[in-house]
Amino acid sequence: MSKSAGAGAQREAARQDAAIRLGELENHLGYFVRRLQHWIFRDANAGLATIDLDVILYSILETIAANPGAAQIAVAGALGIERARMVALLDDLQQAGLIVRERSEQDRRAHALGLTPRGRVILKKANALVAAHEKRVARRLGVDNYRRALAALAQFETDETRG
Amino acid sequence: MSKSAGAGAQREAARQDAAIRLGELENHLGYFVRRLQHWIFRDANAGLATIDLDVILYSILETIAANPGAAQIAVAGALGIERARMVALLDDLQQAGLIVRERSEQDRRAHALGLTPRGRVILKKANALVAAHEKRVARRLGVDNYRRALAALAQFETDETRG
DNA sequence: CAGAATAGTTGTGAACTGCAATTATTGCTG
DNA sequence: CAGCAATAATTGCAGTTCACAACTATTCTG
Repeated sequence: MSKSAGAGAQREAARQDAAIRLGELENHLGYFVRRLQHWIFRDANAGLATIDLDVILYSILETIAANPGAAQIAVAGALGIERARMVALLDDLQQAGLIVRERSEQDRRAHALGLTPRGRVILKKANALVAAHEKRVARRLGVDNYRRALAALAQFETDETRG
Repeated sequence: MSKSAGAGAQREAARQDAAIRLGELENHLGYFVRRLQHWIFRDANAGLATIDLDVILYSILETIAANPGAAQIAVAGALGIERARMVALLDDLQQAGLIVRERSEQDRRAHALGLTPRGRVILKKANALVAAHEKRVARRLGVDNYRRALAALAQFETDETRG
């Protein structure tokens, strides 16, 4: 769609044919967030597919690396993943030999999560792929917009993150 | 909505203990976009539920209103909805008496979409609810961050957008 | 100690995704 | 101008995700 509403209607040249107006959606952050997220996930997943990961599995690995010994529910909370769904995701990572689940000493209900050596290697590769993806996002969005967006959105606190 | 008010104190205490680090995710726009989108959809849907809509149906209504006579595929493209999925969504809206599907005069393969009078009434209510939601987003994110985020993300062009 | 709360797990129904196939219609091209 | 490719809408399907509810084992609290 092109932006043909009153405020900022430039960059029109691209879309000649079925130019669709957005109406009120122009003023709704959720609309743009959804569009951007859609693109980001496709692009990031395409990159990570080369090492048999996706953004969800990657973000789990990275969170475990940053919080060795964390329980499943803590990782799930940080990433907005349902704890029930986390089980199968961790099964995958464990079966791939990237993480270990050990019973926690302090709380024998909980699992202490950790990376295997192989997990660390894969995570390093993943971070390189994701960094390349991030550059594509920045180029696509414009470097200034990218920085502004990251700064603004990082301020957001979900219900889970606010203490 | 999200957290039941009942079990407050212990939960928040436990949550503070489990301060989880994000590692590299701190630098990844996709992480924050996903978190924000999750919250936005929950909040917006909760508002729209009072008139039996959700954000998807609302955005379809708004797009039709801004583009009377548009074909299904045009609306689907603007909103990032698969055209196959659009069928059932429009079925719902039609059954609720909010839209009409007429065969297009110019192209008899296509449907010309339009709002019914009832559709216009509901859309007006929806826009009020969504505006209230938008204010909640702005307050949650901080008004300055909200404006910056909206300005930055509105620049993004999807693959469909660019010719 | 009894009862409530919590971590992990399993299961379920509904919804969404991406894809393939079908029909009716249109547009292109040789 | 006839045939063939492309397109709009629709149907159907397999795999995934989602939000819940229920269950076990363990821990915390009064």
